Amino acid sequence: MAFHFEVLATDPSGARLGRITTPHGAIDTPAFMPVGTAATVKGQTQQDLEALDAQIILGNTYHLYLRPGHELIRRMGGLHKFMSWSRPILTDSGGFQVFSLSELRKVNDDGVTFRSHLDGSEHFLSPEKALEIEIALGSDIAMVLDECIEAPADRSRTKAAAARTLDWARRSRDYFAKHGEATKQMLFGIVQGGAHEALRIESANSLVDLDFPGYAIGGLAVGEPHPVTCEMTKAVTARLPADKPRYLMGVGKPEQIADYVALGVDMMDCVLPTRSARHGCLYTSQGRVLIRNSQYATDPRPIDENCRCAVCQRYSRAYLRHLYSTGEFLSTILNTHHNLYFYLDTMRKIREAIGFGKLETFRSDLQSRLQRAERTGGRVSG
RNA sequence: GGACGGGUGGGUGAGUGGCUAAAACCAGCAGACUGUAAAUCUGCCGCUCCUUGCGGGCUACGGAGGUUCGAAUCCUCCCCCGUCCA
Repeated sequence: MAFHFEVLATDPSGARLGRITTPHGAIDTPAFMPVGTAATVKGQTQQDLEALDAQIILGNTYHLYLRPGHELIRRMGGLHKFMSWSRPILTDSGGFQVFSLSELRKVNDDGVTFRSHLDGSEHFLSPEKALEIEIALGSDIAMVLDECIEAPADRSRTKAAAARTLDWARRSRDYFAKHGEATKQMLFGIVQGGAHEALRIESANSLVDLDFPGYAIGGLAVGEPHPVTCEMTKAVTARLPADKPRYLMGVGKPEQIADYVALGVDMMDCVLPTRSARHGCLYTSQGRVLIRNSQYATDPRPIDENCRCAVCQRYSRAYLRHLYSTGEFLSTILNTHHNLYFYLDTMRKIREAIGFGKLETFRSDLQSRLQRAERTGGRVSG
């Protein structure tokens, strides 16, 4: 069987140590998945990602459909071959663009009409169309199209979006059953329901009835407070089947990751390590380093003295600040490498902690260190 | 020696009588970023005081005077810079 998910260990906190097997290799969970929207994790080569030991990366249906086009990628042998990445890929459906391109789209029960952010041309994405694209791309994990809404949103709006998302999930499942290949791709359903617990529970229960091989929790970390994100996640994971992977979409900050893991989340992705890197924000075991700050101009130390990444083995804060200040390409490359290492390494440590049944200890250590750093000025000082 | 043109806040450079502590951009300083419309966005950026307010005081458009209720803007002289003519 091409796809397989097994839970190898559980932690008293509720965290799970697991492994997803795919035709392109295994993914150890809990996993952090670097975001590679346009068939590239910005600033990193595929060799870099392999060196970082990224086991899976994301691609985006909407972006790849617009450019270079999914048919072109199909002709080029699929997304893996096209981008020369032989490990697993998860494609997001365009559901998040329903949220982020709010001024450029219209949603109705059929699907979403977008005006391209590139040239203004109009495009229609339905659950079926999104899957047609994802099948052409050949990702290992495909996401259903969902309606991701803003926070806060009132109950009726949230209920409507969750209902539509559920309807789209059913259509997606049916389309995939007819046109997809379960030996090549896993299709994940997405729970919505905003910050309304009852709607979350209803959404989760109904989605489970559709029997997907994996479940995602969407529409969180879109502006609501972190404790709310956790409450909603907890309400949902409690109702998802234990033998299926759970993917919390779009999270999170370093200090939040272990919280989600403790709530039974197996997969997450986030643009923070890559985007923040480009913006000069570096994550460390001692808090954030805003590398453009003048205090680092003559700082000979690595970003993080406890970090074993290639950047920290070789370059000083002073040099990295210089690269950032002068707008050099290398700044993006090195900063991204470090941040991804930090996220992926944090996940490795989390997996290790779960294996020992010590996630709570790890989590409180990490959080107290990071929170102390934020209190003392939000960044590493010495 | 003469004829033009020009000297504005760290830089470039708008501004020809009040709406100008002075556009814009750059540099500088700080912050934000959560399924990527993001190598982006936001704030500060003369000094100073406080009850931090679309607050008060001071200083400021080469220099010194002058005209005016009011001057970066008009006048006089001087000093610099550029171009051209002797």
